[in-house]
Amino acid sequence: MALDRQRIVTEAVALLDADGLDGVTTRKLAARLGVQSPTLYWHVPNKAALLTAIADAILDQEFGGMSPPEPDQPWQDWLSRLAERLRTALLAHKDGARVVSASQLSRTMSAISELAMSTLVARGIPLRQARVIVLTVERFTVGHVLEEQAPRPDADALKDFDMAAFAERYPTVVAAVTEYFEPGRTVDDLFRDCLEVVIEGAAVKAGITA
Amino acid sequence: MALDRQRIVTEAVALLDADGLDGVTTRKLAARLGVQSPTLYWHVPNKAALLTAIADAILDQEFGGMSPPEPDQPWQDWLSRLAERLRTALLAHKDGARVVSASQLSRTMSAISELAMSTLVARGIPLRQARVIVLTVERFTVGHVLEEQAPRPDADALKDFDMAAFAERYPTVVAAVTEYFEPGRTVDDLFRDCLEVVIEGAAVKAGITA
DNA sequence: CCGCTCTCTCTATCAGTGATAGGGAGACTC
DNA sequence: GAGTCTCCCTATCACTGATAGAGAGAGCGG
Repeated sequence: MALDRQRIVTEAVALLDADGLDGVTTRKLAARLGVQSPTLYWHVPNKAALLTAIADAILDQEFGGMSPPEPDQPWQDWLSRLAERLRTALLAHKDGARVVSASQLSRTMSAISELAMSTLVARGIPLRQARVIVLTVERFTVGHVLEEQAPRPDADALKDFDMAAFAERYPTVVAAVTEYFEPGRTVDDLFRDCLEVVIEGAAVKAGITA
Repeated sequence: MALDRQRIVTEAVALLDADGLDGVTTRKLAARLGVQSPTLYWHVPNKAALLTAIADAILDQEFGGMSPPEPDQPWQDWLSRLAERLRTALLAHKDGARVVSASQLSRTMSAISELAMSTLVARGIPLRQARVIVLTVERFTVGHVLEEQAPRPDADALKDFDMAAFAERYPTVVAAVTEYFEPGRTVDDLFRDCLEVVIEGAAVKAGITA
Protein backbone atom coordinates (compact mmCIF):
# COMPACT_ATOMS: atom_id res chain seq x y z
CA MET A 1 0.00 0.00 0.00
CA ALA A 2 1.57 3.22 -1.16
CA LEU A 3 2.28 5.86 1.41
CA ASP A 4 0.61 9.14 0.78
CA ARG A 5 -0.58 12.14 2.71
CA GLN A 6 -4.07 10.73 3.07
CA ARG A 7 -2.89 7.52 4.67
CA ILE A 8 -0.51 9.39 6.95
CA VAL A 9 -3.26 11.62 8.28
CA THR A 10 -5.65 8.73 8.79
CA GLU A 11 -3.08 6.81 10.77
CA ALA A 12 -2.15 9.93 12.70
CA VAL A 13 -5.73 10.28 13.87
CA ALA A 14 -5.71 6.64 14.96
CA LEU A 15 -2.50 7.29 16.87
CA LEU A 16 -4.06 10.36 18.43
CA ASP A 17 -6.99 8.28 19.62
CA ALA A 18 -4.67 5.69 21.07
CA ASP A 19 -2.02 7.83 22.72
CA GLY A 20 -3.33 11.39 22.88
CA LEU A 21 -1.73 14.49 21.43
CA ASP A 22 1.55 14.09 23.27
CA GLY A 23 1.73 10.53 21.98
CA VAL A 24 1.66 11.62 18.36
CA THR A 25 5.34 11.52 17.47
CA THR A 26 6.81 11.18 14.04
CA ARG A 27 8.55 7.95 15.00
CA LYS A 28 5.50 6.20 16.38
CA LEU A 29 3.47 7.35 13.42
CA ALA A 30 6.10 6.10 11.00
CA ALA A 31 6.27 2.75 12.78
CA ARG A 32 2.51 2.32 12.41
CA LEU A 33 2.89 2.95 8.70
CA GLY A 34 5.76 0.51 8.38
CA VAL A 35 8.22 3.19 7.45
CA GLN A 36 11.10 5.17 8.90
CA SER A 37 10.34 8.55 10.39
CA PRO A 38 12.24 10.81 7.96
CA THR A 39 10.09 9.40 5.17
CA LEU A 40 7.14 11.33 6.52
CA TYR A 41 8.91 14.57 5.73
CA TRP A 42 8.67 13.83 2.07
CA HIS A 43 4.88 13.95 2.27
CA VAL A 44 4.40 16.52 5.04
CA PRO A 45 6.50 19.66 5.48
CA ASN A 46 6.57 19.55 9.27
CA LYS A 47 4.65 18.52 12.34
CA ALA A 48 2.58 21.67 12.53
CA ALA A 49 1.20 20.95 9.09
CA LEU A 50 0.46 17.42 10.17
CA LEU A 51 -1.49 18.66 13.17
CA THR A 52 -3.49 21.03 11.01
CA ALA A 53 -4.30 18.13 8.72
CA ILE A 54 -5.39 16.08 11.73
CA ALA A 55 -7.62 18.92 12.89
CA ASP A 56 -9.21 19.12 9.48
CA ALA A 57 -9.76 15.38 9.43
CA ILE A 58 -11.43 15.50 12.84
CA LEU A 59 -13.80 18.22 11.76
CA ASP A 60 -14.43 16.75 8.32
CA GLN A 61 -15.57 13.53 9.87
CA GLU A 62 -18.52 15.23 11.54
CA PHE A 63 -19.13 18.04 9.09
CA GLY A 64 -18.69 16.25 5.79
CA GLY A 65 -22.36 16.44 4.94
CA MET A 66 -23.18 19.77 6.46
CA SER A 67 -26.47 21.27 5.46
CA PRO A 68 -28.30 24.55 5.86
CA PRO A 69 -31.43 24.57 8.00
CA GLU A 70 -34.85 23.59 6.77
CA PRO A 71 -36.87 26.68 5.85
CA ASP A 72 -39.21 26.20 8.79
CA GLN A 73 -36.47 25.51 11.32
CA PRO A 74 -35.62 28.40 13.67
CA TRP A 75 -32.03 29.44 13.21
CA GLN A 76 -31.49 29.16 16.95
CA ASP A 77 -32.20 25.45 16.90
CA TRP A 78 -30.07 24.95 13.85
CA LEU A 79 -27.17 26.84 15.35
CA SER A 80 -27.46 24.84 18.55
CA ARG A 81 -27.28 21.63 16.57
CA LEU A 82 -24.21 22.98 14.80
CA ALA A 83 -22.50 23.68 18.11
CA GLU A 84 -23.44 20.25 19.41
CA ARG A 85 -22.01 18.61 16.33
CA LEU A 86 -18.85 20.63 16.76
CA ARG A 87 -18.61 19.41 20.32
CA THR A 88 -19.26 15.85 19.22
CA ALA A 89 -16.49 16.11 16.66
CA LEU A 90 -14.04 17.41 19.25
CA LEU A 91 -15.02 14.85 21.87
CA ALA A 92 -14.72 12.00 19.38
CA HIS A 93 -10.95 12.10 19.58
CA LYS A 94 -8.58 12.32 22.49
CA ASP A 95 -7.44 15.94 22.93
CA GLY A 96 -9.67 16.88 20.01
CA ALA A 97 -10.25 20.40 21.26
CA ARG A 98 -6.56 20.96 21.89
CA VAL A 99 -5.71 19.78 18.41
CA VAL A 100 -8.28 21.97 16.72
CA SER A 101 -7.54 25.03 18.83
CA ALA A 102 -3.82 24.71 18.19
CA SER A 103 -4.17 24.22 14.47
CA GLN A 104 -3.72 27.33 12.46
CA LEU A 105 -6.30 28.21 9.87
CA SER A 106 -8.25 25.03 9.45
CA ARG A 107 -10.11 25.03 6.19
CA THR A 108 -12.97 23.02 7.58
CA MET A 109 -13.42 25.47 10.43
CA SER A 110 -13.66 28.24 7.87
CA ALA A 111 -16.28 26.24 6.02
CA ILE A 112 -18.29 25.88 9.20
CA SER A 113 -18.09 29.61 9.84
CA GLU A 114 -19.07 30.35 6.28
CA LEU A 115 -22.14 28.15 6.42
CA ALA A 116 -23.20 29.48 9.80
CA MET A 117 -22.73 33.15 9.00
CA SER A 118 -24.37 32.97 5.61
CA THR A 119 -27.28 31.08 7.14
CA LEU A 120 -27.85 33.79 9.73
CA VAL A 121 -27.53 36.48 7.08
CA ALA A 122 -30.09 34.67 4.97
CA ARG A 123 -32.41 34.85 7.95
CA GLY A 124 -32.14 38.60 7.94
CA ILE A 125 -29.52 39.07 10.62
CA PRO A 126 -27.05 41.85 9.78
CA LEU A 127 -23.62 40.62 8.74
CA ARG A 128 -21.90 42.11 11.73
CA GLN A 129 -24.20 40.47 14.25
CA ALA A 130 -23.99 37.20 12.38
CA ARG A 131 -20.25 37.20 12.68
CA VAL A 132 -20.31 38.08 16.35
CA ILE A 133 -22.85 35.37 17.08
CA VAL A 134 -21.05 32.66 15.16
CA LEU A 135 -17.68 33.50 16.68
CA THR A 136 -19.19 33.49 20.15
CA VAL A 137 -20.74 30.09 19.65
CA GLU A 138 -17.60 28.59 18.14
CA ARG A 139 -15.22 29.93 20.73
CA PHE A 140 -17.47 29.04 23.60
CA THR A 141 -17.78 25.50 22.27
CA VAL A 142 -14.06 25.04 21.83
CA GLY A 143 -13.40 26.52 25.24
CA HIS A 144 -15.95 24.27 26.82
CA VAL A 145 -14.70 21.05 25.28
CA LEU A 146 -11.15 22.04 26.05
CA GLU A 147 -12.12 22.08 29.69
CA GLU A 148 -14.02 18.81 29.37
CA GLN A 149 -10.97 17.12 27.94
CA ALA A 150 -8.52 18.63 30.40
CA PRO A 151 -6.40 15.88 31.91
CA ARG A 152 -7.66 14.62 35.22
CA PRO A 153 -4.95 15.37 37.80
CA ASP A 154 -2.83 12.30 38.38
CA ALA A 155 -2.64 10.31 41.57
CA ASP A 156 0.41 12.18 42.80
CA ALA A 157 -1.32 15.53 42.53
CA LEU A 158 -4.39 14.17 44.28
CA LYS A 159 -2.32 12.85 47.13
CA ASP A 160 -1.83 16.27 48.64
CA PHE A 161 -5.18 17.61 47.51
CA ASP A 162 -7.28 18.38 50.55
CA MET A 163 -10.89 18.09 49.51
CA ALA A 164 -12.19 19.34 52.83
CA ALA A 165 -10.06 22.46 52.65
CA PHE A 166 -11.12 23.01 49.06
CA ALA A 167 -14.78 22.76 49.99
CA GLU A 168 -14.24 25.25 52.77
CA ARG A 169 -12.47 27.74 50.54
CA TYR A 170 -14.81 27.42 47.59
CA PRO A 171 -18.13 26.37 49.09
CA THR A 172 -20.28 27.77 46.33
CA VAL A 173 -18.31 26.01 43.62
CA VAL A 174 -18.51 22.68 45.41
CA ALA A 175 -22.17 23.12 46.22
CA ALA A 176 -22.93 24.03 42.64
CA VAL A 177 -21.16 20.98 41.25
CA THR A 178 -22.87 18.57 43.60
CA GLU A 179 -26.26 20.20 43.13
CA TYR A 180 -25.94 20.06 39.39
CA PHE A 181 -25.03 16.43 38.94
CA GLU A 182 -27.07 15.07 41.83
CA PRO A 183 -30.33 14.40 39.94
CA GLY A 184 -28.55 12.45 37.21
CA ARG A 185 -27.56 15.32 34.99
CA THR A 186 -24.51 14.74 32.86
CA VAL A 187 -21.78 16.77 31.24
CA ASP A 188 -23.86 16.70 28.07
CA ASP A 189 -26.64 18.47 29.93
CA LEU A 190 -24.17 21.00 31.25
CA PHE A 191 -23.00 21.82 27.77
CA ARG A 192 -26.56 22.17 26.57
CA ASP A 193 -27.42 24.47 29.46
CA CYS A 194 -24.41 26.67 28.81
CA LEU A 195 -25.08 26.66 25.10
CA GLU A 196 -28.62 27.82 25.77
CA VAL A 197 -27.23 30.88 27.48
CA VAL A 198 -25.22 31.77 24.41
CA ILE A 199 -28.03 31.06 21.97
CA GLU A 200 -30.48 33.03 24.06
CA GLY A 201 -28.15 35.99 24.00
CA ALA A 202 -27.69 35.57 20.28
CA ALA A 203 -31.44 35.69 19.78
CA VAL A 204 -31.70 38.90 21.76
CA LYS A 205 -28.80 40.53 19.93
CA ALA A 206 -30.15 39.40 16.58
CA GLY A 207 -33.51 40.89 17.37
CA ILE A 208 -32.29 44.24 18.60
CA THR A 209 -30.77 45.48 15.39
CA ALA A 210 -32.38 43.11 12.93
CA MET B 1 19.78 35.29 46.28
CA ALA B 2 18.48 31.95 47.39
CA LEU B 3 16.63 29.83 44.90
CA ASP B 4 13.12 28.95 45.89
CA ARG B 5 9.83 28.07 44.27
CA GLN B 6 8.70 31.68 44.21
CA ARG B 7 11.75 32.88 42.33
CA ILE B 8 11.54 29.98 39.90
CA VAL B 9 7.95 30.76 38.99
CA THR B 10 8.61 34.48 38.62
CA GLU B 11 11.51 33.82 36.28
CA ALA B 12 9.47 31.22 34.40
CA VAL B 13 6.83 33.83 33.67
CA ALA B 14 9.52 36.17 32.39
CA LEU B 15 10.84 33.41 30.17
CA LEU B 16 7.31 32.74 28.94
CA ASP B 17 6.94 36.38 27.99
CA ALA B 18 10.24 36.32 26.16
CA ASP B 19 10.07 33.01 24.33
CA GLY B 20 6.50 31.75 24.50
CA LEU B 21 5.26 28.49 25.92
CA ASP B 22 7.42 26.31 23.70
CA GLY B 23 10.42 28.36 24.79
CA VAL B 24 9.93 27.53 28.44
CA THR B 25 12.42 24.70 28.90
CA THR B 26 13.97 23.59 32.12
CA ARG B 27 17.46 24.34 30.82
CA LYS B 28 16.74 27.89 29.72
CA LEU B 29 14.90 28.56 32.93
CA ALA B 30 17.77 27.18 34.98
CA ALA B 31 20.28 29.28 33.03
CA ARG B 32 18.31 32.42 33.82
CA LEU B 33 18.45 31.51 37.47
CA GLY B 34 22.19 30.83 37.34
CA VAL B 35 21.74 27.20 38.12
CA GLN B 36 21.86 23.78 36.45
CA SER B 37 18.59 22.32 35.24
CA PRO B 38 18.30 19.30 37.54
CA THR B 39 18.36 21.69 40.47
CA LEU B 40 14.88 22.81 39.55
CA TYR B 41 13.56 19.35 40.30
CA TRP B 42 14.37 19.78 43.91
CA HIS B 43 11.88 22.66 44.15
CA VAL B 44 9.30 21.56 41.59
CA PRO B 45 8.17 17.95 41.06
CA ASN B 46 7.88 18.19 37.28
CA LYS B 47 7.16 20.50 34.42
CA ALA B 48 3.38 20.12 34.61
CA ALA B 49 3.45 21.44 38.15
CA LEU B 50 5.61 24.32 36.99
CA LEU B 51 3.08 25.20 34.30
CA THR B 52 0.24 25.13 36.79
CA ALA B 53 2.22 27.46 39.01
CA ILE B 54 2.80 29.77 36.04
CA ALA B 55 -0.92 29.75 35.28
CA ASP B 56 -1.70 30.67 38.85
CA ALA B 57 0.85 33.46 38.77
CA ILE B 58 -0.67 34.85 35.58
CA LEU B 59 -4.14 34.91 37.05
CA ASP B 60 -3.02 36.16 40.44
CA GLN B 61 -1.40 39.16 38.88
CA GLU B 62 -4.75 40.44 37.63
CA PHE B 63 -7.03 39.02 40.27
CA GLY B 64 -5.04 39.66 43.40
CA GLY B 65 -7.37 42.33 44.69
CA MET B 66 -10.64 40.94 43.43
CA SER B 67 -13.74 42.48 44.87
CA PRO B 68 -17.48 41.84 44.83
CA PRO B 69 -19.67 44.36 43.05
CA GLU B 70 -20.95 47.57 44.60
CA PRO B 71 -24.48 47.13 45.88
CA ASP B 72 -25.88 49.41 43.19
CA GLN B 73 -23.91 47.84 40.34
CA PRO B 74 -25.86 45.47 38.09
CA TRP B 75 -24.35 42.01 38.20
CA GLN B 76 -24.22 41.97 34.41
CA ASP B 77 -21.78 44.87 34.34
CA TRP B 78 -19.74 43.38 37.12
CA LEU B 79 -19.56 40.01 35.41
CA SER B 80 -18.55 41.68 32.16
CA ARG B 81 -15.72 43.44 33.92
CA LEU B 82 -14.66 40.14 35.43
CA ALA B 83 -14.49 38.55 31.99
CA GLU B 84 -12.57 41.50 30.63
CA ARG B 85 -10.08 41.26 33.44
CA LEU B 86 -9.71 37.57 32.78
CA ARG B 87 -9.00 38.34 29.14
CA THR B 88 -6.53 41.04 30.14
CA ALA B 89 -4.72 38.58 32.37
CA LEU B 90 -4.48 36.01 29.60
CA LEU B 91 -3.39 38.53 26.98
CA ALA B 92 -0.75 39.98 29.26
CA HIS B 93 1.52 37.01 28.65
CA LYS B 94 2.52 35.18 25.51
CA ASP B 95 0.38 32.05 25.14
CA GLY B 96 -1.41 33.01 28.34
CA ALA B 97 -4.63 31.30 27.33
CA ARG B 98 -2.83 28.12 26.34
CA VAL B 99 -1.00 28.03 29.64
CA VAL B 100 -4.12 28.54 31.71
CA SER B 101 -6.25 26.15 29.69
CA ALA B 102 -3.61 23.45 29.88
CA SER B 103 -3.04 23.82 33.60
CA GLN B 104 -4.93 21.42 35.72
CA LEU B 105 -6.96 22.72 38.61
CA SER B 106 -5.67 26.21 39.09
CA ARG B 107 -6.49 27.47 42.54
CA THR B 108 -6.88 31.02 41.38
CA MET B 109 -9.35 29.98 38.71
CA SER B 110 -11.38 28.28 41.42
CA ALA B 111 -11.27 31.46 43.44
CA ILE B 112 -12.60 33.42 40.49
CA SER B 113 -15.41 30.94 40.03
CA GLU B 114 -16.21 31.06 43.72
CA LEU B 115 -16.45 34.81 43.78
CA ALA B 116 -18.52 34.97 40.62
CA MET B 117 -20.96 32.25 41.54
CA SER B 118 -21.48 33.46 45.08
CA THR B 119 -22.01 36.98 43.80
CA LEU B 120 -24.74 35.84 41.43
CA VAL B 121 -26.33 33.76 44.14
CA ALA B 122 -26.30 36.78 46.43
CA ARG B 123 -28.21 38.61 43.73
CA GLY B 124 -30.95 36.04 43.90
CA ILE B 125 -29.96 33.83 40.99
CA PRO B 126 -30.47 30.13 41.70
CA LEU B 127 -27.27 28.21 42.28
CA ARG B 128 -27.68 26.08 39.20
CA GLN B 129 -28.12 29.04 36.87
CA ALA B 130 -25.26 30.84 38.54
CA ARG B 131 -22.95 27.96 37.84
CA VAL B 132 -24.06 27.65 34.25
CA ILE B 133 -23.64 31.36 33.65
CA VAL B 134 -20.21 31.58 35.23
CA LEU B 135 -18.92 28.53 33.39
CA THR B 136 -20.24 29.88 30.13
CA VAL B 137 -18.52 33.22 30.61
CA GLU B 138 -15.24 31.64 31.69
CA ARG B 139 -15.07 29.09 28.91
CA PHE B 140 -16.08 31.55 26.27
CA THR B 141 -13.40 33.95 27.44
CA VAL B 142 -10.67 31.35 27.44
CA GLY B 143 -11.77 30.07 24.05
CA HIS B 144 -11.80 33.57 22.66
CA VAL B 145 -8.36 34.55 23.87
CA LEU B 146 -6.98 31.21 22.77
CA GLU B 147 -8.03 32.13 19.27
CA GLU B 148 -6.65 35.65 19.63
CA GLN B 149 -3.29 34.27 20.62
CA ALA B 150 -3.19 31.56 17.99
CA PRO B 151 0.10 31.75 16.10
CA ARG B 152 -0.10 33.67 12.87
CA PRO B 153 0.72 31.24 10.08
CA ASP B 154 4.36 31.56 9.10
CA ALA B 155 5.66 32.85 5.80
CA ASP B 156 5.96 29.36 4.35
CA ALA B 157 2.33 28.57 4.98
CA LEU B 158 1.28 31.90 3.51
CA LYS B 159 3.29 31.28 0.37
CA ASP B 160 0.79 28.81 -0.99
CA PHE B 161 -2.22 30.48 0.56
CA ASP B 162 -4.45 31.78 -2.19
CA MET B 163 -6.37 34.71 -0.76
CA ALA B 164 -8.51 35.10 -3.85
CA ALA B 165 -9.57 31.47 -3.74
CA PHE B 166 -10.27 31.75 -0.02
CA ALA B 167 -12.45 34.80 -0.56
CA GLU B 168 -14.36 32.95 -3.25
CA ARG B 169 -14.93 29.88 -1.10
CA TYR B 170 -15.81 31.73 2.07
CA PRO B 171 -17.24 35.05 0.89
CA THR B 172 -19.36 35.70 3.94
CA VAL B 173 -16.47 35.14 6.33
CA VAL B 174 -14.22 37.48 4.39
CA ALA B 175 -16.94 40.10 4.00
CA ALA B 176 -17.72 39.92 7.70
CA VAL B 177 -14.11 40.40 8.73
CA THR B 178 -13.56 43.39 6.44
CA GLU B 179 -16.89 44.94 7.35
CA TYR B 180 -16.17 44.59 11.02
CA PHE B 181 -12.76 46.16 11.17
CA GLU B 182 -13.28 48.76 8.48
CA PRO B 183 -14.60 51.60 10.67
CA GLY B 184 -11.71 51.32 13.10
CA ARG B 185 -13.05 48.63 15.33
CA THR B 186 -10.46 46.52 17.11
CA VAL B 187 -10.16 43.03 18.50
CA ASP B 188 -11.05 44.53 21.88
CA ASP B 189 -14.36 45.64 20.44
CA LEU B 190 -14.89 42.21 18.99
CA PHE B 191 -14.43 40.61 22.37
CA ARG B 192 -16.80 43.07 23.95
CA ASP B 193 -19.42 42.44 21.30
CA CYS B 194 -19.16 38.68 21.73
CA LEU B 195 -19.18 39.01 25.49
CA GLU B 196 -22.35 41.05 25.27
CA VAL B 197 -24.04 38.13 23.59
CA VAL B 198 -23.12 35.85 26.46
CA ILE B 199 -24.08 38.34 29.15
CA GLU B 200 -27.35 39.11 27.45
CA GLY B 201 -28.17 35.42 27.41
CA ALA B 202 -27.17 35.16 31.03
CA ALA B 203 -29.57 37.96 31.94
CA VAL B 204 -32.41 36.20 30.17
CA LYS B 205 -31.66 32.84 31.76
CA ALA B 206 -31.26 34.43 35.17
CA GLY B 207 -34.61 36.12 34.84
CA ILE B 208 -36.57 33.12 33.68
CA THR B 209 -36.19 31.04 36.82
CA ALA B 210 -35.08 33.72 39.24
C1' DC C 1 34.89 19.70 68.81
C1' DC C 2 33.21 15.76 66.47
C1' DG C 3 30.17 13.40 63.69
C1' DC C 4 25.71 13.13 61.82
C1' DT C 5 21.89 14.46 59.13
C1' DC C 6 19.42 17.42 56.25
C1' DT C 7 19.31 20.81 52.45
C1' DC C 8 20.53 22.03 48.24
C1' DT C 9 23.25 21.95 43.98
C1' DC C 10 26.16 19.59 41.08
C1' DT C 11 27.90 16.13 37.04
C1' DA C 12 26.71 12.46 34.13
C1' DT C 13 23.52 10.25 31.64
C1' DC C 14 19.11 8.39 29.72
C1' DA C 15 15.51 7.72 26.32
C1' DG C 16 13.00 10.20 23.24
C1' DT C 17 11.88 14.43 20.13
C1' DG C 18 11.56 17.10 15.46
C1' DA C 19 14.30 17.76 11.78
C1' DT C 20 18.08 17.66 8.01
C1' DA C 21 21.77 15.77 4.89
C1' DG C 22 22.70 12.84 1.70
C1' DG C 23 22.69 8.15 -0.41
C1' DG C 24 20.36 4.72 -3.27
C1' DA C 25 16.82 1.79 -5.50
C1' DG C 26 13.43 1.74 -8.80
C1' DA C 27 10.43 3.73 -12.28
C1' DC C 28 9.47 6.64 -15.82
C1' DT C 29 10.88 9.69 -19.91
C1' DC C 30 13.30 11.31 -23.84
C1' DG D 1 20.28 3.45 -22.83
C1' DA D 2 20.92 7.79 -20.29
C1' DG D 3 19.05 10.79 -17.43
C1' DT D 4 15.79 12.38 -14.21
C1' DC D 5 12.29 12.10 -10.86
C1' DT D 6 10.02 9.76 -6.86
C1' DC D 7 10.25 7.87 -2.70
C1' DC D 8 12.43 5.70 1.11
C1' DC D 9 16.56 4.76 3.57
C1' DT D 10 20.74 5.42 7.21
C1' DA D 11 23.14 8.50 9.98
C1' DT D 12 23.16 12.28 12.63
C1' DC D 13 22.03 16.83 14.89
C1' DA D 14 20.63 19.78 18.68
C1' DC D 15 17.51 19.67 22.12
C1' DT D 16 13.89 18.02 25.54
C1' DG D 17 12.21 16.31 30.41
C1' DA D 18 13.84 13.51 33.78
C1' DT D 19 16.70 10.47 37.09
C1' DA D 20 20.82 8.63 39.69
C1' DG D 21 24.01 9.61 42.57
C1' DA D 22 27.97 12.38 44.32
C1' DG D 23 29.30 16.17 47.25
C1' DA D 24 29.48 20.80 49.54
C1' DG D 25 27.91 23.10 53.38
C1' DA D 26 24.96 24.35 57.32
C1' DG D 27 23.06 23.13 61.63
C1' DC D 28 22.73 20.26 65.56
C1' DG D 29 23.03 16.60 69.23
C1' DG D 30 26.50 14.55 71.87
